[in-house]
Amino acid sequence: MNLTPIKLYELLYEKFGNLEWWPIDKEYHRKNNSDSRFEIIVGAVLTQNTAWANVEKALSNLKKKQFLEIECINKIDLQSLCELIKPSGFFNQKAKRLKILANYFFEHYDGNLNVFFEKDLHDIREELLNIKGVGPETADSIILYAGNLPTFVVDAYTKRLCRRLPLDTNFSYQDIQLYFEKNLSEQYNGKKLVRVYNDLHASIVNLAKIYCKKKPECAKCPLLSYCNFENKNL
DNA sequence: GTCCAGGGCCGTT
DNA sequence: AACGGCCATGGA
Repeated sequence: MNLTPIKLYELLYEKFGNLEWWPIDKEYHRKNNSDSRFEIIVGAVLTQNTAWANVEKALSNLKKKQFLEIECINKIDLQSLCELIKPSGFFNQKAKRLKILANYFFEHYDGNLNVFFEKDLHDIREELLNIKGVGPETADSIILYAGNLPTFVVDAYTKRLCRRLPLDTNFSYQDIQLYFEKNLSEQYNGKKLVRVYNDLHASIVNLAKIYCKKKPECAKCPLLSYCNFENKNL
């Protein structure tokens, strides 16, 4: 029994519902203000290969000192920033990456992210990928969660599911992203499509954390009847 | 003590 | 193009 991204979305939606995922105050972000967008960007960098619980500590440190703004990150010295984001790990490189980002938006957009996200989606992605420290997943997370624009985020969990579930895709970032976007955009569009990308990515993370772990717990998995992981013995 | 988490860069092949 | 080493903390 084969699966498609549309079917996967429907199954996981049934299980997890509306997640509206990014862990930030929803009302705050719904206003699409530049500060809430930047908070998401900072989180996207800090969570690179890092558990979210550790990221929260770092974000909380920044927030306490009211340093969670473009201008502040741009001005703060590297050592102090390292100290504040220490709990998120890889703090030396992440501090540099945050300063590069803050400086970029400060110089090119006068610190106003609303202007940045009004550009063409492909231009936005190109620009982000040209910033050192921003790879494909970080760029797409920023576009989807900070920009509320339709881009499907592929992460380690998504790749794992694509290996285990009968989905018709290769395992490279590009292939998976194109496959999901092509299929899902046949069914949904506009703001609904953004919601679907958001919820599906969130649902995949949920599923992978609870059931489809490295050492999977298939017995209670909601996708068990669709999965051929055990037969494939991957 | 060991494993691993919502990656990306850089150098080598 | 693809792969391996590296970066670092905190919770399970």
